[in-house]
Amino acid sequence: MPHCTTMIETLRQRGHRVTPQREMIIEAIAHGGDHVTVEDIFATVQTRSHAVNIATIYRTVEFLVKEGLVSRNDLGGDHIFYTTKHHGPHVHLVCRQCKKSIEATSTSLLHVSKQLEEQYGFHTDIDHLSLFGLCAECQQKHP
Amino acid sequence: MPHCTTMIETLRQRGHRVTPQREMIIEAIAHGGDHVTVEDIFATVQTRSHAVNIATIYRTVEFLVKEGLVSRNDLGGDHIFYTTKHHGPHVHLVCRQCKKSIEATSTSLLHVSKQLEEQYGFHTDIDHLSLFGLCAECQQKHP
DNA sequence: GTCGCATCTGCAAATAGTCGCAATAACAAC
DNA sequence: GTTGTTATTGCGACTATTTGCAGATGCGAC
Repeated sequence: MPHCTTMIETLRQRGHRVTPQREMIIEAIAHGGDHVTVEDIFATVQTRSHAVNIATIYRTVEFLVKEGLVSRNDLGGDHIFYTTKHHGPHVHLVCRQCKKSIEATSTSLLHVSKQLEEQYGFHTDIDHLSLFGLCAECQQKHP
Repeated sequence: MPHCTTMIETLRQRGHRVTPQREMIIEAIAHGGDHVTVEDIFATVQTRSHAVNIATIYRTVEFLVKEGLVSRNDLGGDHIFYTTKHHGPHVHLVCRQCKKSIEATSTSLLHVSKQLEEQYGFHTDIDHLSLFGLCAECQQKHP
């Protein structure tokens, strides 16, 4: 996992400890594709060791988000999904009715990002963000 | 509450039932300002009736979000906030490190919204959305 | 007004997520 | 390799949220 190695190296450089738990969790997220839940991560880690506590998963995931290595995606409520940031910038369009989500790209987002940076000094993580609304299908059903 | 009345009327028009619970919950959200949690709503409703169950609050809030009358804002995890949609379009810039959030406006967002509408037929709720990233302060601390 | 019925609510049990604290172990210094 | 320090983890208790189901009630039709 060259990608995992990078993340682990980043942690070490920032003075954080690299534990087997963290390694396994990072690999689980990196492998898990685009929509990994805490439950998924737990299941994956369990195949390697049963000695990892679920609380550790929650804490580590939260920690990785804070470090900016993993992005957290609330797609409406049922579950929260996590991904590493190596898929290129894209948007999740989440329908608030049917809860389905479409992956989209938008060049305009770069403008928004730039504008917010200039105006507020806020650096937006645009790799992976969610916008809520109504999908085409649900608009037709309930106009 | 003219605003509450509108929301209630909307529900009725759509064929949903208007119960005292729903009225009280809608008013609690409308009154509660910009950052109302389920707990807040529960507390407010309790001042009027102790006979309302917490499960009903959760279910009703979820229902109102689905109907598009209330927006749901996950500002990073600790709590989820709810608001009615009468504050005009604005953005929450949520720092993934310190979890503080800044309210911002961005004219570019209208472009994004329009672009997504044309390209995907997706109608974005831009009244109240959250973007994650790093605030100016945290960028300086950990460069 | 009252009837019928699908929706909505309350209750209680189940599940998911969080937190405090003591024990463990990563890593730097030697 | 050993030691010391302190971040990290596991555990168990706790709180928050969800769910199934039976009973209640809003609202349209009469």
